[in-house]
Amino acid sequence: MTSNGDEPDSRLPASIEAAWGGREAPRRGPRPALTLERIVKAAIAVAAADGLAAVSMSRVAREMGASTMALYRYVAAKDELLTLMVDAAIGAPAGASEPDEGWRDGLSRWAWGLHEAYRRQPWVLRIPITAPPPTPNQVAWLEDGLRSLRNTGLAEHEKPSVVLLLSGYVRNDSTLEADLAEGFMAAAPSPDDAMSRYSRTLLRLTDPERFPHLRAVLEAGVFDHADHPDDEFRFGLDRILDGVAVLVRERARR
Amino acid sequence: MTSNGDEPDSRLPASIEAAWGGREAPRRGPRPALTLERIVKAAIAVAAADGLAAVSMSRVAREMGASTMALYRYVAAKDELLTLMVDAAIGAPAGASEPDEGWRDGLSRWAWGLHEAYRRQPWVLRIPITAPPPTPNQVAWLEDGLRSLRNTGLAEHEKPSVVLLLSGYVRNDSTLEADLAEGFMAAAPSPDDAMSRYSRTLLRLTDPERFPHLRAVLEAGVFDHADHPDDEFRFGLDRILDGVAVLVRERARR
DNA sequence: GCTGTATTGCGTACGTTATACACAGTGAGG
DNA sequence: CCTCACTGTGTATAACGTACGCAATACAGC
Repeated sequence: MTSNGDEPDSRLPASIEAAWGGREAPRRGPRPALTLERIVKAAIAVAAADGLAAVSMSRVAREMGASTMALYRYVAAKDELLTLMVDAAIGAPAGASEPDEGWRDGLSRWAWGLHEAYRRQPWVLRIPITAPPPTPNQVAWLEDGLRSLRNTGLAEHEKPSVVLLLSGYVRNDSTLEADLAEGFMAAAPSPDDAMSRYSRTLLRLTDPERFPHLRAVLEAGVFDHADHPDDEFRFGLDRILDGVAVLVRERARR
Repeated sequence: MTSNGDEPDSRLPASIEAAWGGREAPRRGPRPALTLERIVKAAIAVAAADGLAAVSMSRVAREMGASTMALYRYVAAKDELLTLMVDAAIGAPAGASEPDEGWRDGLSRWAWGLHEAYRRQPWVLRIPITAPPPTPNQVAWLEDGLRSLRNTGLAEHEKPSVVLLLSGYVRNDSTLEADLAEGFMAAAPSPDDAMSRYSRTLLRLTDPERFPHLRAVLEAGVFDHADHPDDEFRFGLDRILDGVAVLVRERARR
C-alpha cells in the first residue's frame, strides 16, 4: 500500500460527499444562507411543477430568493445538482419487508416501488445518466435489492448483475410509459385515439411484403387501444423474474 | 369512417416522412443544394468525431459549407435531426438468418447485432428518446425481432412486448458499458484501476451495519476488476431469454 | 419570352443557458 | 484589532436554438 493517508484516489465531487456525510459548518466567514438540501429541494419543486426543462440555475436561484451564482458555492456544476435531485427524488426504498419474504416477492416489491417512484416524478427519467453515481439513496436501493437475493445461492458477482438488470428494466419501462403519457397522448383527445392513430400511421408507412410480421401484429389490433400500463410493466417483470428463477434453481441444484 | 381523404391524423413531421418516402423534388424554385440524407450524414460524422455535444446546428452546417439556417429547410427542429441520426446510425438489421433458425438464436443474434451497433456509435445512447419514433430502420429492427418469434405460439400482443423488453435491455446495458468506458475509465490509468478505485470509494462510504449485503459483495472483490463487457451483456441476455423461454413453453403446452 | 410564385439559402436578431471571474461583506481565530 | 477563509452577488462571455425577413432562383402558365 503506497497510497497516502488522504486517499485522494477515491474522492467524489464535494457535493456528493456532502450528501453522504453532511458537511461540517465552515469555521470562518459569514453564515451560509443556503443549504445543499434546500437547493435540491427547490430544484425538485421546479421540476415537479414545470418539468425538467424549467430547471435552470437561475430559475432555481430565483425560487430561493438568491442569486444564480450563489448555487455554485454548493454545487460545482449543474450535473451535480441533477445527480442529487435524482437521489433525493427516488428516496429510500420502502423497506417494510417481512423477514421470511422470498427473493421473488422481494424483488417484485422492489421493482414496483421503484416504478412508482418514477411514475410520481417522471422528470427523473429525463435526466441522462452519465455514470453509476454512488449517492446515498441509490446505494440504499442497491442494498435493498441485494438483500432480497441473500438466500438464493447465487454467486456474489451475480447478485449485483441481477439487480442492475432489474433496475435497468424498471427505468426503461417507466420511461416508455412516461413518453406515452407525455408526448403521445397530449396530441389526441384520448389514449385510445392516440394509439389507433399511431397504429394507422404504421399501417400507412409499412409495405405488407417487407414488414409481414409487423403487419400481422397491427392487423390483430394490438396497437389499437392503450391497455393499462401496469399490465405492460408486469409482463416484462414476470419474464425477467422467470429468467432469474431459472438461474436460482440451477444454483440450488448443486 | 368520417375521416377525410388527407388523413391529417396520422401525419408525421415532414422530415420523418421524407426519410420513409424520399421527398419528391420541388417543382419550383432553386435546386436544393443540400439533402436530408447528406445533412444527417454530416451530423453523424460530427458526432462520431467529437461526440454528441459537438453536434450543433451551426457546426453541422459549417461542416457542409452551408449556413446554419439552411438546415431548417430540411428539418423543423434539432430534435428531428437527432431522431434521423439515430435511425441512420443503427442501420438495418443484418438479416442474414437461416430460415430454420430457432427463436432463441434469432433473438440472440438480434440483440448482439443491436449491441454492436450501439458500441460502434456510443453517441446514439446519449440521445434522449422522447417517443417511439416510427423511422424506417427502427421499424425494420422491430420487424426483424417479431420475425424471430413467428413460430413461438405467443399471442400477437405478446410479441412486441418481448421485442420491446429486449431492445430496452440492449440499450440499457450498452449505455452502462459506454458510461464505464467514457466517464469512468478516463480518469484512471487502467480499467482495473478505475474499478478498484470505485470499490474503495463505496467501501469508505458505506457503513457495514447499514449495508451488509453490499459490503459482502464488495469484500468478495466483485468490483475490484473490470471483467469483459461481453460477459455482463451475455448474463442479462441469458436471463431474459430464459424468461421468454418459460413463456414460450407455457404457450406451447396448449 | 415574360411574369408570377413557390422555394431555396442566408444574415440578422433575440432570448436563454451555464459558468468564469472579480469583488465586497462577514465573522471567527490569532 | 487584524487577518483571512468564506460567503453571496454582479458582470461578462461564449454558445446555443430558432423566429423572421430578404434576395436569388427556376419552373408553370401565359
